[in-house]
Amino acid sequence: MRLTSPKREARYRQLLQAALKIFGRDGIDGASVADIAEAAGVAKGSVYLYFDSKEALAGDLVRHLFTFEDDGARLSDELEPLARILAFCESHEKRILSLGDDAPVVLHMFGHVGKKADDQLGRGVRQLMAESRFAIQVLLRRAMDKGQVPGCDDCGRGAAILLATMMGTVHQKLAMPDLVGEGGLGVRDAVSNAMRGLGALM
Amino acid sequence: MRLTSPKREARYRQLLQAALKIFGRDGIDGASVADIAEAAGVAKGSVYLYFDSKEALAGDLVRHLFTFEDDGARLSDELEPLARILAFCESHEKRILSLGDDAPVVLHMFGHVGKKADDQLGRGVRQLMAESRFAIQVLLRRAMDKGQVPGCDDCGRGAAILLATMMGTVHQKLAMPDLVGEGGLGVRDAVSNAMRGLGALM
DNA sequence: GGCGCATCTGACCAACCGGTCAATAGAGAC
DNA sequence: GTCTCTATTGACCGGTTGGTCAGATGCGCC
Repeated sequence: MRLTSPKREARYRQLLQAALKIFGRDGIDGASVADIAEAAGVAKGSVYLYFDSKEALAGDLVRHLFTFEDDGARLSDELEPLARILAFCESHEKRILSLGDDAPVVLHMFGHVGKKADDQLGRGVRQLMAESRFAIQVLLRRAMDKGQVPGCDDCGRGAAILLATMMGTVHQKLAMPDLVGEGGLGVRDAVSNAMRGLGALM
Repeated sequence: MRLTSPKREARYRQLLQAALKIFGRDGIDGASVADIAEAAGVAKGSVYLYFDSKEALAGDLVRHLFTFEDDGARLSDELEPLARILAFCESHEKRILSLGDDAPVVLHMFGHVGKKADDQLGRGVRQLMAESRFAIQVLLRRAMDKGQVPGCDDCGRGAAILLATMMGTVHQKLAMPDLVGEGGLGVRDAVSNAMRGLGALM
């Protein structure tokens, strides 16, 4: 059938969006498949035509949320390495915050990282974090080779610091938006601050 | 009855410890009261003699885990303000990591911080974070008055950065212990790095 | 022993869960 | 219209949950 593929994809995205809302509201364990189906406007049984299980749905969602599909620019050579790290962090922040009221789902997902080691969702999140750290590490090394980070001789550790700063800041904005002032604490501020600490000449 | 009070307290702590283990393993929504009771060596019904509900149990646990009862030294004047901030962060890290295999419960709890606004557990976590930020802010201001942080003119923002760094680093250590090298990325390293960024003369 | 009382128990309950599947609806071909 | 095949449904299932409560248990006291 010709209509099948586009139709299926539309339903698939429809379900992902509904899952985003319900997972964000109730958590992943707390959410019920029935609620997700209702939010998507389909019957509960239909969910299982697109996903093997609730956990698989969550896994697909995390991949969908954190795939940096539009970040080609990040890897281009238009920007200096350090500026690219900042752009990467800002892009991450923007994508998360653009979820608006559904953003807390991210907290639930990261909260899952730590459960049973063979947990599908946890493995997915952990892999994404590892990839992010590696991307930052590569950029940091290039910056180091250019002499832009004189105080930093361990790019792995530096990348870990920057990633932790980025994650912590986004987490803070999601969980406690009223903790910081009006404009709020931007990820760019926090990460570039950490870069200054690394010895960057910015 | 004279025995009541100490006995009750012992049971109470016994249940908190069991909850820590089970919540850490299964998450808060995922954990069952029966499992917690079994881990504590009591019948399920007994849990409700000490806590109104599972959520209340989680709330008490979060208060128990994050109450800085032994941090009196932090507020003494034996250390310089900036050193005290570092001591505070290290104390937090130590307390969390000392939970060992049960530590992931912390992630689950932070993951809860986005649920319904009137969620008891979420409010508790948020309040604790706000208190921590305030404590750091006060110390930062003192350091600023002493001229130790010349580049920092907004203590609230500075405290938010330091807190986010601390939280992000602890989170990273809990969720992805293999992401950083052998010794790992310490909270002291990350926070003092952020302080250097703030302009501290350390 | 026996009384009084706080503590504890575990069978029980209604509600809900993730997941299944026989039945139904609907779209395109002719 | 009608035949075919796929997409969709929602009643249904076994299992589990948080929470209750009537009764058992144990301890201090007389």
